Amino acid sequence: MSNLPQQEAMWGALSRGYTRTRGALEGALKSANLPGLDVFDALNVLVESETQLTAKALEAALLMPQYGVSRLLDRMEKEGFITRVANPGDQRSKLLKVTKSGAETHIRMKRVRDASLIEFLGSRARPGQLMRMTRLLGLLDYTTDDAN
Amino acid sequence: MSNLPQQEAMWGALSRGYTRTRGALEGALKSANLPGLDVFDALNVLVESETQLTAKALEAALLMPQYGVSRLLDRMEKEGFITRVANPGDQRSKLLKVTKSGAETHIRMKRVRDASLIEFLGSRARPGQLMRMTRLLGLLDYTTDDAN
DNA sequence: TGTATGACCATGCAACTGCATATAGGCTAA
DNA sequence: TTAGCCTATATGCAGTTGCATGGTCATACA
Repeated sequence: MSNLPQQEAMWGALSRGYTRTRGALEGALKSANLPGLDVFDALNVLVESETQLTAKALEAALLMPQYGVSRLLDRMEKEGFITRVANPGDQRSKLLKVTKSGAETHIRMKRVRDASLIEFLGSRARPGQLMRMTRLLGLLDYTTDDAN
Repeated sequence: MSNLPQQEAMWGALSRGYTRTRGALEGALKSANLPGLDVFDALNVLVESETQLTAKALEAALLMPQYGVSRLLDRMEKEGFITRVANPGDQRSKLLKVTKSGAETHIRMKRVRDASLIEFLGSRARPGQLMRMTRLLGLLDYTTDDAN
């Protein structure tokens, strides 16, 4: 007994739910002439972190491939949102520093994204449902430890 | 009272859950030297449909932008998976026909994807949890009818 | 301490995506 | 019928992504 039908249905719902939600947020940012969600997520992680992070740390936090992070940071640096400064503890990596402009952009993006989230999710799910979804989706986020 | 914290948590969990699951499926297909999930999804819709579909219909089914579908079909046609034949009822569009090779590829892809789905989801969620997730995620899939 | 091995990051190239726009057929009303 | 408008699809261009690989520093250990 394999549950495949239920698994297929779940994957379909997950995919559609993700696409719809992401579309709403991206659309809101675009309409406001702001950078995309990837930039927001990176800024958000960097701003919220206590310590100075490296690209490697972002990789884990954003669930993004190494080259993806590298180039996202390239763009963000070019836009003046971050700088990469020497890492005293390890010369292979750089520490990521959010600039003043980056911090300001983060604030503006957060306002737009939050409003969009509230509108989209608020009109579709009640608080209890959100909590249950969060808990259930958390099940998917554990890697059955594949040495990698 | 805005529930923003719960909404943010939910969006984070959704995003991570989607990325992880998608990664598992894409990885499995790639390892098997098969086309990507986008090709599979398109083939799956076409094969499963009773009637001959147009690109426009795929657009809705796959939640993909118009130009995305157009180019996905270009690639699939070039690979010999589909053909676009004249639509008697409307000369603006073509009807999409899955070739023999396309149907065979679909079968092989389905085997790999299904195995991957069973392994990934089976080890993370029990049937009841899958059902609850599916139902809850369905809440996100309704467009509050924005004329579009 | 020299060398093998691995970790962290950058990048050339080909493929793919988003955006804006173009093309062509269909539909409606005067 | 025909002008005006809508629908279905394609595409040029710039920007982004994936893959494979290369460069640099860190670390273990013989």
